[in-house]
Amino acid sequence: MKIVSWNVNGLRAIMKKGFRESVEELNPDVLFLQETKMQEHQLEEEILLKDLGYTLTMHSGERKGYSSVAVYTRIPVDEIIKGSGIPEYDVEGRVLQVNVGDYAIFGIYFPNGGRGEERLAYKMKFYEDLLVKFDSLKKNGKKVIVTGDFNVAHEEIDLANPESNRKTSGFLDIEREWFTKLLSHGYVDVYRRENPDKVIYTWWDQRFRARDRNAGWRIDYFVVSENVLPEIIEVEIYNHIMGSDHCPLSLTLKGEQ
DNA sequence: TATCGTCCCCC
DNA sequence: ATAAATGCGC
DNA sequence: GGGGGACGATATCGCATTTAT
Repeated sequence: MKIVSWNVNGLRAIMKKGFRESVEELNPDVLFLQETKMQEHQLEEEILLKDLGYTLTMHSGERKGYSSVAVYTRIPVDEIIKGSGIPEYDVEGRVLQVNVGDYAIFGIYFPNGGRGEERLAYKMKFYEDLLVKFDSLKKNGKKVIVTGDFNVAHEEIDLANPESNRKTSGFLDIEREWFTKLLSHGYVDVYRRENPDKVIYTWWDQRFRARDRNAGWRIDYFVVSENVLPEIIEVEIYNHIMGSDHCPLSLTLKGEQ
């Protein structure tokens, strides 16, 4: 089973920038998208990728053109849950959960904390509440996989300019400390585990042509509970795939499902 | 992200 | 119908 | 008076929406 996560920064926009071909290259069984910036009623046939064998499930925010997540599946799944169950978060369309066998697989667009104290508080509360949710599933014996746009670079190695971003949301101590806490609860940042010293990013600020100079951040992850580790075949970051200000990343597991 | 201006220290 | 202005991203 | 570092504000691009022309 190959799982891919990608913040597409507007699904309708990336549709005109080779999205279909990128999906064919990535060849995912489960494809989580963040920041689709669209609602169900705006769907068109070409977005569905029906002929590639996919079923599309969306969870949109109330506000048009804002946030929103989606998942394409082409394997049988037991259940797809839209939202976290916490209305305060679900009105913004940030969480999808796919249950397959023992797996609980989350595709999440964690909030951005850069527009004022209120949004930072919302982000931190979101972090804490979702960790509680992951823990309760793990406690019940589930294999928990969390992927998506975490909106935090964990360590200095995870962004090009750590010094000048110490006071920028995305590299604040409190945000980084939450990620450390997540790992301390028995979860693993799979890419960093396999590539301890690799300098690689998943997001580049489009305002300053940052991708040209590779002045980026690693803010998209696969974080899994420790009982998933024996099932992992490989984890990849597709730096060359264009169309969004983020690039996609994948996790391949043993077995058909 | 990169470039200003402001502030302040120290010569 | 097209253009300008707004909100958001981190 | 002026060099120079630390620090904060800000203009930048692109997507999608709403409002004006």
